[in-house]
Amino acid sequence: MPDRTLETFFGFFNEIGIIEQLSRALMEARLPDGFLISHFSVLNHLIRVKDGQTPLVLARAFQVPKTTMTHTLAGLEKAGLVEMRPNPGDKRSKCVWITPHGRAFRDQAIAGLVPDVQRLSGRIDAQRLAKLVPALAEVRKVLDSDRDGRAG
Amino acid sequence: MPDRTLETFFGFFNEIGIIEQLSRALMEARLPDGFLISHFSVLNHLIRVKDGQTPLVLARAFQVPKTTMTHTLAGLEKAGLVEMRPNPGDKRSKCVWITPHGRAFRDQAIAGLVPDVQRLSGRIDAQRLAKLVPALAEVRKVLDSDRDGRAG
DNA sequence: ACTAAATAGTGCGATATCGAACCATATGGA
DNA sequence: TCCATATGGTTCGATATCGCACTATTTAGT
Repeated sequence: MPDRTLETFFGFFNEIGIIEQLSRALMEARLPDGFLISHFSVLNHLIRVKDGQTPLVLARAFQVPKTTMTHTLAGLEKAGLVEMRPNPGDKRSKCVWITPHGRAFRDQAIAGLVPDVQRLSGRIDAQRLAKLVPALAEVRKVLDSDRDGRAG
Repeated sequence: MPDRTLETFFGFFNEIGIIEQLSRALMEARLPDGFLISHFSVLNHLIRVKDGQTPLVLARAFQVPKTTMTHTLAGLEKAGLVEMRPNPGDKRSKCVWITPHGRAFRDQAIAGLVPDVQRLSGRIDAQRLAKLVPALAEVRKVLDSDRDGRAG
């Protein structure tokens, strides 16, 4: 391994970490009090992919421990944004359905971000950002499969 | 704002978020039990930049609330990795110094990551990664100054 | 010099994340 | 069928993050 490789990886992940932190703070500042990205992400996923999935499937999709997903879903359910129903095919399991209130919440959250994105798009060229995404997606895929390899 | 801009920003930050999560898990798996990236990052900063800085300066450098930094530093101090001394120029304040033990800890942490980086560098070209870093740094700077503008 | 406002750090409470242990149910092999 | 093992989900305990409020000190305005 060349000398600079370690530094390159460190520098890359460092930038990633900072951007993640700043973007999360930006988003969470727009969400109603007490709601976090974790909540929004689940709602968004239930709409963009599909709802009716089990908590475990969601936990895997977001790469979080199942206990974390239990907790996140409990918060969403308490707020009436999702509904938990028994899984007809497995009595141990449940299915997560988004409610109309949940859909509205997600749509409003996105609407609330529009001014931020507008402001930022004046200083960050969206085209340039778009060009980064495929490379980032590749890195993400490698990390993901690497994790599978390590974890079993 | 063109139609796709919102989706582009969302997609970008989504990839960032996933990579951050995966890389954090990867790193933390190599740190001794009970230590997190937050601990490592502070030690690394104290060495790479300089030590003797105040907790508040560190909190700003890492974009975390000062209470979070207090907590992180308390953990590091308890483990003997940093030392807190009074700030000679301000009786309200303190200076954070890394200890020899702290330096050793940081060096060992980096050494422990070498196998991971070696394995990953077989699947992620470091040169290509390096080319992404300047663009990411620009995004980071914009987000950072945007935050300053919003927060004062 | 005196006082009001700002600043550095901490204590506390609320919530998030996550691993270990646990219960209920499902699955696979004898 | 019966039992060992695996799986889905929750509970519990430990620690992290972070906002609010507080103390001590500093700074700025008069």
